[in-house]
Amino acid sequence: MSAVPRQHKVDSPEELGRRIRAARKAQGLTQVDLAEIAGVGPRFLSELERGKDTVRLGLTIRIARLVGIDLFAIPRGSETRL
Amino acid sequence: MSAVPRQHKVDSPEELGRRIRAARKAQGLTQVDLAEIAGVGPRFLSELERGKDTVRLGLTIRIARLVGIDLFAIPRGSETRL
DNA sequence: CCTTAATATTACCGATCAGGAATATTGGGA
DNA sequence: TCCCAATATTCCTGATCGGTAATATTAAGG
Repeated sequence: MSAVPRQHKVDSPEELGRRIRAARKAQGLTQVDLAEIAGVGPRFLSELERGKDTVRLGLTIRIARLVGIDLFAIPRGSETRL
Repeated sequence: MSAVPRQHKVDSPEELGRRIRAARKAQGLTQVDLAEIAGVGPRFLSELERGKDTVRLGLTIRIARLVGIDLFAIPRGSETRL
């Protein structure tokens, strides 16, 4: 048994939005639920999940964490070689 | 010889800002240089690197990529077990 | 020290965010 | 199909973004 890490490169707001939506649903949360928990408006969540590229970074990171997504910065070229 | 992957968890704009600044310098670029290349104002770069949490997501991702930083979304709990 | 490039700060401004609330639209189930 | 919850869209508004340009501050060498 081996679990491959689900690492998704995020190179656009769209991509991140998709991930966040999937994660939220996996938690069984509705946009309105999550909005209340996170203290943001439902409109913001809707836009975030659809990949609006001008959403605020801080809010985005908070939402991501809330739905169980951690973000990682990986310098390109730092190949994993153990 | 073994290269450990430089994976930096990013859970705040400050953290990401620090990474971006380090990466920019590693490229030998000045804020003004990078600003021109990226087509943004120097002010934005300054604020981004200092962790302003309301910077725009799209611009942030673009800048990160330009300095050689890829962002990854990893669902918490997806332990890497091969 | 002293100088000078690099970075930060401020002011001004047009553009746009994000909240709230109401309404439309969509999409899955039964 | 029908229906109802979920999501999207629109309007209004105060707050704030980010560009530009000018000025201050910082940092590293020489």
